[in-house]
Amino acid sequence: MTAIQQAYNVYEDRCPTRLVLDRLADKWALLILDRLEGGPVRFNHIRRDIKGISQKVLSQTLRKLERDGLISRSIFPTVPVTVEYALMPLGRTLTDTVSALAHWAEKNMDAIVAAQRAYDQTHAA
Amino acid sequence: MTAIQQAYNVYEDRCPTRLVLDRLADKWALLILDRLEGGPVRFNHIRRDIKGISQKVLSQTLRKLERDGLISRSIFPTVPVTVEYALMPLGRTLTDTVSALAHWAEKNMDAIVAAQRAYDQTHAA
DNA sequence: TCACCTGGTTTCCTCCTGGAAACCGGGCGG
DNA sequence: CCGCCCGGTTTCCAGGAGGAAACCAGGTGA
Repeated sequence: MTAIQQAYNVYEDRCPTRLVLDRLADKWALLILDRLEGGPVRFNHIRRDIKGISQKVLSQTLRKLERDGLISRSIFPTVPVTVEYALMPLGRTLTDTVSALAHWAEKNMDAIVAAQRAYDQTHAA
Repeated sequence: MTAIQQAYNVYEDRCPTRLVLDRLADKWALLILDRLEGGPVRFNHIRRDIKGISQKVLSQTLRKLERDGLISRSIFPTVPVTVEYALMPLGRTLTDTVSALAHWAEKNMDAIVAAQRAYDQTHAA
């Protein structure tokens, strides 16, 4: 029995923890959270940095994260208008784990690719 | 600049780390990895435990994880046949982080739900 | 007046995910 | 011979995610 099951059962359908986990299991959200770790960033800056994300998806994901209380959205009446996104305290408690996950991916990338190659060879048609 | 960017740039398109992150950003994969932490488990056992997962998706996800070298698949010629899935060493290095993520979700679930409610009220139509 | 900046929203359309349910094969048990 | 167990695969299908691109608003400068 894992630590999680002691209190709730994540494996249960409709468990609220699952909903949270669903939201976290989103590559764009993870990348954005990681990107915000260094301080507030503006919309188009994120968009330029995270290659391949569309305007729509960035906007949607940011709003989800804001709704969850993980990030804040601040509007400055500069010209042109500036909108800054920043980690909220709640979000900051999460980035350690997110970073760890990204870190793990970076560190074990080679092993995974090697495993995939080995698998593909032995399971070839 | 975050730790990740020092070596690779996860934000770059086609970065291999992104592919790994994509795979990890999958609620079913995370749940399965968490479920396997306690030791080897059989196919139908996982299926029964993780409520709501379909046979197809479970099968697909397990094969992906196996291909990535994260879990192993062992067949025992019992009657009826027994198939056990277990964490590989590589997968075990990951479960700490996955558990942390699941833990975080459990711990901060209430805060998130509260944030959502507050957001929905202030942004109501 | 027109163009252009930011920071979006909306529309359209396509592809992929994932659910439901049927089917399968080996190996017994009755 | 039929049925049932496990551990899948296959088929069909509906819904949603997400990309591309157009549109929009407020404000400024030429």
